[in-house]
Amino acid sequence: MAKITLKEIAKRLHLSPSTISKALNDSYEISEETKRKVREFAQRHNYQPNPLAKYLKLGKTNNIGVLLPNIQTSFSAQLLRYLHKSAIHNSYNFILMQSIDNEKDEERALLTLTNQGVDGILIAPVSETSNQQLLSDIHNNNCPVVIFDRIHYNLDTHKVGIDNVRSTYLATEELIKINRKNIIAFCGKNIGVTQYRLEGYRKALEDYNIPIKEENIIYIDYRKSLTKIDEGLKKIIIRHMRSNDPPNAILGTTETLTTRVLGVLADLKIQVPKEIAVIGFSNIEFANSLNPALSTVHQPTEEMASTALRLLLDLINSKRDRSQIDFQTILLETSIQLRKSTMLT
Amino acid sequence: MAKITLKEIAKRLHLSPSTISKALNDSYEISEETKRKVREFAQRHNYQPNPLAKYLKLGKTNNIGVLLPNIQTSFSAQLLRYLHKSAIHNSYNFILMQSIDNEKDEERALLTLTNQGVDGILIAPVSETSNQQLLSDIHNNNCPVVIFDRIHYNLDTHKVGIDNVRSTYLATEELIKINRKNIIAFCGKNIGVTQYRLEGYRKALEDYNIPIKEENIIYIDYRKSLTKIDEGLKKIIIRHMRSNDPPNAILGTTETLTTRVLGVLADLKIQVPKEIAVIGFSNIEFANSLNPALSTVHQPTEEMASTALRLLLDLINSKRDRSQIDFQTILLETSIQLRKSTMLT
DNA sequence: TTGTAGGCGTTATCAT
DNA sequence: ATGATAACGCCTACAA
Repeated sequence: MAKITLKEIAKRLHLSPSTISKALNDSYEISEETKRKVREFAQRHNYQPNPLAKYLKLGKTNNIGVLLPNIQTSFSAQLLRYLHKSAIHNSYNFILMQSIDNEKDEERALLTLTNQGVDGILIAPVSETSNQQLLSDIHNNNCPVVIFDRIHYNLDTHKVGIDNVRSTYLATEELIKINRKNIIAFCGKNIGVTQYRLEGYRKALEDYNIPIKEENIIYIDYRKSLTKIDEGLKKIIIRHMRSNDPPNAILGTTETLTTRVLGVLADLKIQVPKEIAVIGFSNIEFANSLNPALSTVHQPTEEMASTALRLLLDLINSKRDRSQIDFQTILLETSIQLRKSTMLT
Repeated sequence: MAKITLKEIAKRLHLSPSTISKALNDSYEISEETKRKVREFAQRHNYQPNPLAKYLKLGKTNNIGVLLPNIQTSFSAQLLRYLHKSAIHNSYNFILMQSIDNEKDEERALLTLTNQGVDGILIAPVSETSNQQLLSDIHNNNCPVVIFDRIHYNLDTHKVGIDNVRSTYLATEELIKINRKNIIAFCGKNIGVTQYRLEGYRKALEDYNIPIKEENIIYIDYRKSLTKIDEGLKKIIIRHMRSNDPPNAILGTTETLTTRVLGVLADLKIQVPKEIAVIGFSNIEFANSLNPALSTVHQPTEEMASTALRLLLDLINSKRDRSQIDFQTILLETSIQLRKSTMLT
C-alpha cells in the first residue's frame, strides 16, 4: 500500500538495503536486535515489497492463468470457485480469461496471459484443434499448460476431465430403463467433447438393441447468441413432436441445453416426464427448483479443480526436462442424480 | 513465450540494447533499415518483452483486482463476464478474488491483491463495515478503489449499484397489485444491501396501508452452508403455512433465496402462484425453466460492469489529488420481469 | 543514427 | 553481523 521502499527504510534506519532485505526475510545472518527494529519500522510504515521487483528477480510471478470458454454455467462457476480456493491455498493468484467459445478470443487470451507473465496455464480449449501450435509453443517454452474439462485435445501434457463416453452411456441407460427409447440428443456444436458424449449415447442404444435414428441427434450452435437458443429448441421440438414417431425422452449433453430445454417444454405445455423424460449434464445447485426437478449428470468440480491445479503446480515446480515427464490423463467419475424429470410413477 | 530477451537480440544483431528497445518501440531516432531488421528478428524468434521488467520500470501492472463475495450466482457470472469484456477492451487484465461473504477472506484477498500489484480494485464488500480501515488505506495510497453492487459502504469513492429501496418497492407493489398482501420477505443476513431492500418492502406496504407483520421478515444466513439452505427454508415455510394467517406471497431479496425457495415450494407441493406468488431478485437466464417461470427483479449487469470499470480507470489515470475529486454514486435502473410465478389468470 | 549509463525495487553473492 | 556490488529485463536521458 504505502509507497515506502526497502531502500528508503535502509536510509532512514542507517542500514544498507541488503541488511533490510535479509532482516525482513528472517535471515540467520541478521541479529535479532536488528530484525526487531527493522520489522517494527516496516510495520509502522506499512511497508509492502514491490511484487514486480521481487518477481523480476525471482523469475516467476506466482500467477496462473485460467482460460475458460464461458463462465455462465454452474459447472464453470463451481470450477472457478474451487480453482480459486486451491490456488489461494497454494499461494498462487489466478488471472481469469474467457474465450467465449471462439478461437480468436482464445488466441488473444493466451497471448495476453503469456504476455502478462503467468507461471502456468489451465485451459479448457474452445475446440479439439483450436490454437494448437500456439498452445504447444507456450507449453514447450517456459509456461506449462494443463488441460481440463475439454480434454480431447492434441497436446502432450496432463489432462483432467471426465469419462464422457461412459457418462452419457449411463444417462442414456437410465432413460432406457424407464422404457424411454426414442431419445433426442441435444449437442453443442464443435465443442471438443461432443463426439465422445454422443458415442456413449450411441453405444447404449446399440447395447440395448435400439435402432439409432440419426434425426434424433441434433446440433445446436448457441455460442454466439444465447438469446436465440430458446427459439431454436422450440422449433426443433415442435417438429419432432409432430412427426409420426414422436420422441419420449431428451438427453442434454451440455448444461445450457439441458436447462434451457425445460423452459421450452414448459412453454409448449409438454409434460415432463409424462410425455418426455429429460436427463442431461448439469451442475446446477438448485435442480430442485426447475420445472420439474431435473435428473442430472453431475461432474465433480472440486476434484477436477484441485487435481488440475496440483498437476499444473507440479509442472511449474518441476526441474525436469519437460520431455522426460510422462503425462497423465485423469478421468474422474461423474454421478447421476435422479430426480423428477425421469421418474414415472 | 520464448526465452529471448532484448539484450540477447542486441548481442546477436551486434547492436546495443537501447537501439533494440527504441527500434521495437518505433522511435524516430532509429533508421527504418534497422527497425526492419530488428522487428524481423524479434518476430522470427518470438520475442516477448518481459512484462514484469516493463511494468517495474513503468510503475504499473495493467492488472485490476476484482473482489466479489461469491461467484455462484447468475448475477455475479454476468457481472464477471462483462467486467472481463470491458477490462480486456481497455487492455487491462483482471485478477479475480472471492471473499466468500467473509471478512477474514476479504482481508486476505485485499492484501493479496495489493501485494500482487494491481493498479486498482473493484469490490463488492462483504458487509457495510467490513475492512473499512484497510480499504481506506488502500484507496488513499496508490491503489484506487471503486465499489459496486453493495454500495452502502462508508468509503469516499465512486460507487455503482442499483436503487435497492425502489427495486423492492416495485416488486412488492406487483404483489399487492394482484392482491397478495401477506408477503414473506426472505433476506440474506448481514449483507450490506439487505436493510435497503427491506425498506422498499416496508414502504410499499405502508403506502398501501397494509400492516407490516414483523414475523414475515425472515433472515437466512446461507453464507456458510448452501446445502442447508433448503432445509432452513422448508421449516420456515411449513411453520408459516400452518399459522392462522398463512402468507400468500414471497419476496426474495437475493438471487439465491429467490431461486431456492421455488424448489422447496415444489417439494412441499405448494402451488405457485395459486397458493403463493413469488417474485424476487434474480438475473438467472433461464427463468423460464424454473418451476414455475419466475418473476424477477433484474439488474443491469452489463451497464454496472462497464460503468464501474470506467470510473476505476478514470481514477487510475487521473493525476489529480484524490481529495480533489468529487466522487459519484451511480444508481442504475432495475427492471421487473413478470412471469408465471406472479400471474393469476 | 547509434551507444552508454543509470535506475526501477528486489535479492543473492561475496566481501568486510 | 553488516555492507557493497551486481543482476533480473527493460526504458530513457544523455553522450557520441
